[in-house]
Amino acid sequence: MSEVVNMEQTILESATELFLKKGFKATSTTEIAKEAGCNQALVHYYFRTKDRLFEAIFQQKVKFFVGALLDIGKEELPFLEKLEKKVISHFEAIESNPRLPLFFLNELSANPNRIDTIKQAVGNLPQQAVHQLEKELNSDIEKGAIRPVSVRDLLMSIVSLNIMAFMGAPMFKVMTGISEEDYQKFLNQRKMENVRIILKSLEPEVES
Amino acid sequence: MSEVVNMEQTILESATELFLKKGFKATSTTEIAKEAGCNQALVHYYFRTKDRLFEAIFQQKVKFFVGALLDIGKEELPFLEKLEKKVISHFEAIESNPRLPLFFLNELSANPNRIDTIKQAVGNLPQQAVHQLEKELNSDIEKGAIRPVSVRDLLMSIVSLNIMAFMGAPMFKVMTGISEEDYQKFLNQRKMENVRIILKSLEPEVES
DNA sequence: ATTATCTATAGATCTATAGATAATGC
DNA sequence: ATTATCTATAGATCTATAGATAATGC
Repeated sequence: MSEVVNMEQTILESATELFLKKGFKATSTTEIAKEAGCNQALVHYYFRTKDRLFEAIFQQKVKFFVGALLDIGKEELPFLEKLEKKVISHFEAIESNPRLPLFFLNELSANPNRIDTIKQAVGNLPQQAVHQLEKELNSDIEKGAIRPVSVRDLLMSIVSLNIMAFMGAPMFKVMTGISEEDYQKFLNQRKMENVRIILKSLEPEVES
Repeated sequence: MSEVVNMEQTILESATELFLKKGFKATSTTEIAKEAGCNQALVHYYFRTKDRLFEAIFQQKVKFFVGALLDIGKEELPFLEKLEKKVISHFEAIESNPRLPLFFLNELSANPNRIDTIKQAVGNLPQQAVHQLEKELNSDIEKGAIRPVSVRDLLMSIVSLNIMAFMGAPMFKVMTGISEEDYQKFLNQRKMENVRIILKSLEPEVES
């Protein structure tokens, strides 16, 4: 009856959960072992050092996350429709991994040389994707369909709105006194609100 | 010649710097003492425990930050102009303390019961300010001057755009490959871009 | 035989405190 | 006398490894 478990895998999962919740420094290998249901030495048997274990997880999560963001629908759609889809899929990627953004920002801030890990993990995939987006954006700007805006500003806006909807929850709850239940309702409509904000921000300026 | 320094104050400042940079867990009292130029025991002489020291700093920073955000210009201005000023002053408050948002989010995530510390520090000041904003917002909505939007969405948008401009820097640099120098230029114009996005997001829907 | 798991422990922190000494205020 | 500062140290982690034992694969 009892599941035959792969302990190496179990340790990896426990570590992932704990690192995401408490960060690298605040998580001990003893704790990871306890969570996984094995001895602390076994964590080192499989992963040698706490740092290697962390790096493995960090890199995997970076790949996953960047992949999700750059997964551009290949469909041939008008730019604004494609953009709407992108905002939505970005939002949903974070929704299913709400701890990831804080995890990245935090570990990067605590240990800036992990940037190299990231760069190595993602290569120049992001730059390419940004470039592609830029082309389409500029094309629509020339047509006068949308106001002049840099691809950087546009990306920053999308990422900001989507990420903070999840990452900012604790702060936001304190500031507005909103309940957990109401916050869930808020999130349910926030995705389309973000789409609306982004699209409206691109409308050409009204003549004054 | 040599400055007569208040060691208690120096310790507090060193601790603030280190806690902001590395977080609670990753900062040791030994490190704080070294940075302050005194013995490790002295840190405990003045603040008893590491946790009390942290709490003192955390609470002070919360008060400062919330104060800066709620410092509503008392001037009697049209709503949209007031809003523009608010976005700008919020942006600048973060600009002069770019590490604070990540610090808050992070410590709240690592130790959720610090929410009580915050609640105690700020009282119901935020709720009041939100309520005031809501009244003015709804008034303009009724006039048809701006599209229907909840005060929660509006606040979330402002906070998201402003905070992420600073907090998201490392992530953003990796994704776009932008240099530190170019990122500074980007930030210089981002403040007004955020104002633009917020104001445009409030424009009434165009007839379709 | 090889691989997985455990026990035990060395060595490095780290926090907090006790108790000694130095500096300061009356 | 009181307050500020230091030295020394106890006790609690925590990481990593050595070496023993148990489980598995041929």
